[in-house]
Amino acid sequence: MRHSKRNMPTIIDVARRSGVSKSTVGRALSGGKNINPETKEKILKAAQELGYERNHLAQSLRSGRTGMLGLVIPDIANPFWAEVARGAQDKAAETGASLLVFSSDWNSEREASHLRALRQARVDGAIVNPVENRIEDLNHFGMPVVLIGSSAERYPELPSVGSDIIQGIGLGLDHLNSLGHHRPAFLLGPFGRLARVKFQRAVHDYFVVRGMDPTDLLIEQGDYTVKSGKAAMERILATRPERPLCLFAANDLMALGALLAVREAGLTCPDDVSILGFDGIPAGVFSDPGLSTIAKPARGIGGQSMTVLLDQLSGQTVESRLVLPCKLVPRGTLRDLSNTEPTKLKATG
Amino acid sequence: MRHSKRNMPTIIDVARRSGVSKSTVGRALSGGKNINPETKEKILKAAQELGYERNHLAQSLRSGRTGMLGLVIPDIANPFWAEVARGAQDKAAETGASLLVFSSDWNSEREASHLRALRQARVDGAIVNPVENRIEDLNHFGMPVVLIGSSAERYPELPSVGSDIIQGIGLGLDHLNSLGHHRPAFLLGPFGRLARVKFQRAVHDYFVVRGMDPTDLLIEQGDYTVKSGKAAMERILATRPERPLCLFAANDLMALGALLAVREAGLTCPDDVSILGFDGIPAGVFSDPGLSTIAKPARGIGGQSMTVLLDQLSGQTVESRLVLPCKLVPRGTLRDLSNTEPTKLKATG
DNA sequence: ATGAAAGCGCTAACAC
DNA sequence: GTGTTAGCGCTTTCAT
Repeated sequence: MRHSKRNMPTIIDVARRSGVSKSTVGRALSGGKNINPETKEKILKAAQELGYERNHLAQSLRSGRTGMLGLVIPDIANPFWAEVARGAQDKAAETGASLLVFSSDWNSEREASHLRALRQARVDGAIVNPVENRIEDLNHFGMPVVLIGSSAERYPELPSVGSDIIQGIGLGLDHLNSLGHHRPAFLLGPFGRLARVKFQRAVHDYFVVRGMDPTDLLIEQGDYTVKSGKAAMERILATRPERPLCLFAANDLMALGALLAVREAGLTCPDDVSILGFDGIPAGVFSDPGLSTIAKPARGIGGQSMTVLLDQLSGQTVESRLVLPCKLVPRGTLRDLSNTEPTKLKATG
Repeated sequence: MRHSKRNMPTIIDVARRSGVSKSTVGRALSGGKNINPETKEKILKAAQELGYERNHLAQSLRSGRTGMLGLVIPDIANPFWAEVARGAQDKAAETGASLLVFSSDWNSEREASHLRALRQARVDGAIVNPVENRIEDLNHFGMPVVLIGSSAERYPELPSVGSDIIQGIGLGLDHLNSLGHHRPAFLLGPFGRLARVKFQRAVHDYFVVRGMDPTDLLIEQGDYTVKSGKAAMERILATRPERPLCLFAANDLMALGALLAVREAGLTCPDDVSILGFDGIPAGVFSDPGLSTIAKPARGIGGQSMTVLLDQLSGQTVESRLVLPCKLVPRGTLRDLSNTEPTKLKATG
């Protein structure tokens, strides 16, 4: 039975075919009570035969809930965000909800336009990673919302889910210390961005708390791309003659870029320079050596934020901020200096 | 002005505030003709002040078009498919349409459930990469659809967009030949899958057309994962003593896995074994050496399929099948044997 | 247990 | 140019 989309059967057709009224069909289809099992079966059969498919629009218009949720992230083609999206999507699917995904490209205009689209679609709620450098105050998104990512701090009254980058940085620094890298160089994101400020402050605090000198650390800047990471490492290599060297990058893409630069300079990782990344993207396995990194729980962030959103929608009071722990993923880019004289190279890896 | 989602202003509110009727407001908002510029401005102002936001549900219910489109792909967290999604999303955004993205995980039940959701949401159309091993005949999706990927062949009457893998394979084989790799080993996907059959046939035809012997080629099998690629290479290494060796993998993930195996076996790529991938995923840059591969136009597939879908929706007759060319991306995993004695190793890379 | 009627917010005819 | 009148397909009272 082929029907053009414009003439899909409605409950009225089902009602006619099963000889009952509209409302009875409605009852049968919503699986409610107050219905004779026989009538119900008859109706279901008729619906089946007609190829009836519930019109979600009408249902939503009447009931006020669409069963649609929104997700606004910077870039769906970015492996980290793709994982987040997947986590959110899976959780949404569990409850039968559909997810509208938008990429903002870190652009506040695009973000605003996507939020408007979500509002017009009357989604029940949304998860958004807010663009950092926006002008207007978007404290009211016009719908229930859960924030993800570091800029969630800007909206303290809204529920949010993120990774514990302070803990992650601690994990990284502890690990580096244990391997004998006490004063790594840092490769951070663009100046002024909240994520960078947080990273830098966490490092500073780590040093202070441990009675180490937090000043004069080597800090380079990138923009989270492979290219910028490579460029930064080239700069470091050109100005810092001491070997071995160690770099702690604020994301994996830059770390991988740095690794590329090391290779091109004719040096070896981890013998000459050690590199630690941050994110845990899958591509970290493929480099040679594999990238040691601090992994953020990407899929977990997506899943948990969806859980929080759904809880919020079902009227539960939700914890305002959820912070998920990062995990150390040691692979091959870190050299162990701990039982080696500074001047000698270790014999074995 | 904060309003709970349930009490958002409607055109009636706007009408009241601007002292006109419902329909006039409708006209003003739809930017149509037949409206006094002054009235229009007055209405727009009122809408603005009220924080009015058009209810897409009602609009869609009435007009029969939702402005929503669907995309069903195997896995949004897979870099290749994420690129496809991005391409489709960008193109959709250009026309103001929203995209519902679903991951089927190559599972026909999940696919069916997603298609049902799309039908119920009354999306105007969908782009789908159909799961291969399904039982039922889904020749009618219940909505305008554009197919992507190799299994599109099963539905010859439906429009489709894909990459020209035959041309891509030719590109790869030409390149390998030019480098002196005349009989590479092949690492293909699971037996029985259409993609594999096509690949194998393309290779066979390539050999036959050039008067080369297409029989007794070494063919290994994987399931498109890194792990399976690694295992396959381990098998090859264990059974085939001759070096140098060359492998042409049906996707990049398996190629990268094979590279891992080569490294673990204490061999060197490309000196001992050459590897050519297929897909063009970003992670190919990070391996050492960088993965030489045949790149599929992922984003282009997404964008073009969306274009075809939109054309179809606007009533244009569309070309039934669009095949986009692949591109050779030479990086470092292929050794040049062309001017080298088979028994000697080249001195320089 | 079932039916009738009244909308949800909008657009599309048709009047004026 | 503007207002009136019907619905789109469903859920929700409220009767019966």
